[in-house]
This record gives sequence, C-alpha cells and structure tokens, in this order.
Amino acid sequence: MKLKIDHKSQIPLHIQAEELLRRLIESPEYIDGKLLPNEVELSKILSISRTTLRQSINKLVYDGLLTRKKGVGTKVVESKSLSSKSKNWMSFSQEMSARGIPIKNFELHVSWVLPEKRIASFFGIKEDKKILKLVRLRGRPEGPFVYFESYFHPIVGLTGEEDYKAPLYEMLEKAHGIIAMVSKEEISAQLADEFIAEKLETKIGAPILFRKRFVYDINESPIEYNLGYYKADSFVYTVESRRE
Amino acid sequence: MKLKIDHKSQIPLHIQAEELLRRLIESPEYIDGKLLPNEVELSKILSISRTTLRQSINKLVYDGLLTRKKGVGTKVVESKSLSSKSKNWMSFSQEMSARGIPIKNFELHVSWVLPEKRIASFFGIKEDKKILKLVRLRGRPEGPFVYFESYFHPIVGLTGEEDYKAPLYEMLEKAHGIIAMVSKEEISAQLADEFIAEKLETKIGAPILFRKRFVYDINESPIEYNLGYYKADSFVYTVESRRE
DNA sequence: ATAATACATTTGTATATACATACTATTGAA
DNA sequence: TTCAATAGTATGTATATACAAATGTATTAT
Repeated sequence: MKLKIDHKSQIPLHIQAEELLRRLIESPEYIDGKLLPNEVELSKILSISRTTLRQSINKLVYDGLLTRKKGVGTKVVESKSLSSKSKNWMSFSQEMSARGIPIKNFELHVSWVLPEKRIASFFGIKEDKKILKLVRLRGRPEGPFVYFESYFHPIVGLTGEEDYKAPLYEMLEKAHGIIAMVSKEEISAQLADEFIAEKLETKIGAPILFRKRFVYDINESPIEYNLGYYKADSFVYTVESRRE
Repeated sequence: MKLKIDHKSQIPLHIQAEELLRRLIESPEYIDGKLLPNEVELSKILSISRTTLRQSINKLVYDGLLTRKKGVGTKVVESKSLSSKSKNWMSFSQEMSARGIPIKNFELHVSWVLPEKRIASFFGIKEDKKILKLVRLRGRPEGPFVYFESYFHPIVGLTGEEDYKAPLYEMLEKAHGIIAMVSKEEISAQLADEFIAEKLETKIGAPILFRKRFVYDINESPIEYNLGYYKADSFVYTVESRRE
C-alpha cells in the first residue's frame, strides 16, 4: 500500500492522512486486530508531525473506527457489521463513504405514483396528486443489504431526471436549494416477506431491521418519507446519547 | 458564570474546558446565536493555550453543539434550543412512564457471575472476577415485551441487595453516587430463539428488536452493559436527529 | 516461585509559535 | 455611486517540543 502525502497539495495534510488511514485500516491484518505503527513512527512514514497525525487519528476514533490505549497502541475496532451513527446527520452514502465502504447500487428506479393515504397526510397533500417515488437497492459489492423506498414532496421540485447516484441530500441542496435538516426515525424489527427476501437475496422469515424515516427541511416542512429494510446480519444501528 | 479552570486538578484541562463550555453555551445569549469570544480571547480567559481550547471546541463541534466559520466565529447550533438531546437519554421506566405506559415486572433476579470475555473487556476487568448480573423481564400488565440482561462494573458498588424495582439510574445516583452520563447503543434485529420466545411469550422465529446498550459515567468509565430483547410487534425505537 | 521494582513503549496532555485562508468592513478610485 | 483593493479578524493548518500516565516486560530481591 502506498502511503504518500502530498505536501504541495491544496488538501490539508490531516485530511490526506485521514484518507490514507481509512484505506490502510481496511487491510485484513489491521482488521484482525494488529496494532498500527505507533504515532511517532507513523508520523515519520507519512512525513507529517505527530500533532497533525493525531488530528487524523482523533477523527477516526470519533467515528468509531479506531481505538487507542495508552501504553499499548492503536488498532481497528473489531466489528463484523456496519453501523450507522445517528449522532451526526448523514445520508446513506455519506455514512458508508465515511467508513470507506464502497457502495453498489443494484437497483435504482424512479416513478410517479399516487401516494398512499398515510404518505399523503404526512406531506399534507391530496391523494390524487402524483408524487415522485424512488426505489433503491443498495449494498456492498458482494451483495445488497438494504432496500429503500423514498417518496418526495412535490415542493422539492424533483423531475425524475436527476442523477440519483450522487449523494441525495447534496444533490437536493445544490440543484433545488432544499436543505434537509431534521429526521425522525422509527426503528423496528420484522421478518422478510417474499418481496423483501428476494430483493435482499435472503430467505423468507430472515430478520430485517426496518427503519421508517421522516425528513424535514429547515422550516419543519416534510420533504421525504423513507422506508428502509436492512438485512439484520449486516447492519447495526448505533445511537449515542448524552445526559443533560 | 464562573469560568474557572483548575490547573492543579487531576482532570485534564481540555476536559474541564469542555465541561465549562457545555454549561456556558446553555445560556440564552449564546443560544440566541451570539458568537462566542474568539479562540485567542477565550484561551486567555480560561488560562489555557489555544491549542488545548481547540481540543475542547472540536469535541463540541463533533457532538453537534457548536459550529465554526473561518473568519467569522463560533456559535451554538440554532436547533440546540429545542433540546432534543437532553430528552433522549432515558431509562426504560422513564421511557415508559413518559408514554403513560404502566410497567409490570414479571421477573427480576440478581446473581453474581463470571463475565464473558467481551463483557470483561468492556469493563476492563479480569474474567475471573465475579460481577453483578441483573435479569429483568418487563412489560405491560397484559404481558412481557422486553427481556433485559444487565451487567455492572464492580466499581459501581452494588451489593445485590438494592431495590431494583426503583428506576435504576436514580437508585445508582442516590445510593452509590454514580452518575450515568453517556449511552451508546447498537440496535439490530434478530429472531427469537427458544429461550427468548419462552420469556416473551411468543413463537420461536418471531422478530425481535435487539438493543445492546453501553453506559458510561461522567469520566467515560464503563458502568453497565445491557442487552435488551424487545418483542418487535410491541416496541418501536424512535430517534430524532438534526443536522449541524 | 512470587512479589516488588525498574525500564521501555506508547498514547495523553499541554504549550508556544507561525503562517494560511475565509469572511467582513473599510477605504479609495473610477 | 459603485466596484475593487486593502486591512482586519477569526478560524484552519502545521510543526516542534516536553513531560505525564498507563501498560507490558524484564529484572531483581525475598
């Protein structure tokens, strides 16, 4: 693996270092729990100061990818499953790319549909007005692990011609000036029915983490209604909360 | 407001500063969006270096409490006033009573057990040291819907003789001076095995929402390791999050 | 053998310093 | 008046340095 920092680049060194580390810790030896080179050594390898290097490592520790122990060293957190931090507000692709996980889109199609009653009432629109429905089957290269159904409020102004492979909320922000701000989620468990089992390439009756997500913009106006079906064996939802 | 850092204290300066800032930014003027004193000034006020101060601010920015803008300043995130964060830290009985649901304890027993490896390593203790295990089967009058297994760090000082029918964290606080501050949770779905199905009075293979909860005190020391198995048809986990 | 001690290793804390960059406000010229 | 250049202010990036604290290991004394 090449560990090369470009001191002439416009990109800050600690960002470059962070990216390098994210890639480095993907490798099997580190996932197996081997300690990373110590900070002093690593800073020499990367030709940056220890202080700068620690900025990068701190970020990764915050993100839950690394753990450090005084007098011992730094290693990759062991966990077989992906996890999603609710703390910072992120879209699916941001969540994944933050972990250096490549995303694969298995299905992606857009259609105009009449909303179900509960969706129409969430958006506060009539049931006879067609809205945009976005279906996505996504996951890792080796297989899908989540099936999404999203519905968008007409006010968002999506035409259906947009590039839905780009991060959704970035696209909404740049192209339509919509800033998603608040998300309320309901998480529950259910069993895979025939449809979901087929999509997620698993068995009927397999455990599914079901996430309903209501997204609002800065004015608390509803923007998106999102249903996510996650294969439970490859996804863990994590929450961190603090008292007072 | 007193802004006083104790340089002789055992507590690291950046932790002290972080706590001070957390309190400072509670005050109405900052919640209204007024800029904090700039870093150089603030570091003088607190008598710590700017570098150290930035460590504290970084943490708060990461936690979504502050935003910084180059050339402008640092301020409290607007949504803070809605205090979604302070509300989401609750114990089971608080959660339920907040929803007006009466709680019934179906089972409740305490024992001293040798910790499994992962629990010992979470607590940072040896596997041959017995710890307190608390098992609870709880739910509504008409039937149980959650099975809990809790393990407590020896330092908490539980004897096993306490009144476990009272809200747990209140009891810990009053009787043992332990203040639970941070909780990290992992939520996933699984199927009921024989044991869980019997406890929750449901069928084997029924969908179960599984919640692992790690509780820490104010010093980030681990206090409790908690496993919760929720009958998916009677429990939904809700999360509200906001963008920075 | 066992316990106590010393030592090396590695992360944690803290400071001082310098310059870069983004934004704001002011000044000055067309 | 308007626009562009400039100065000022605040955060952002980066380094060098020093010592503290926790851990694991090797050594020594009992």
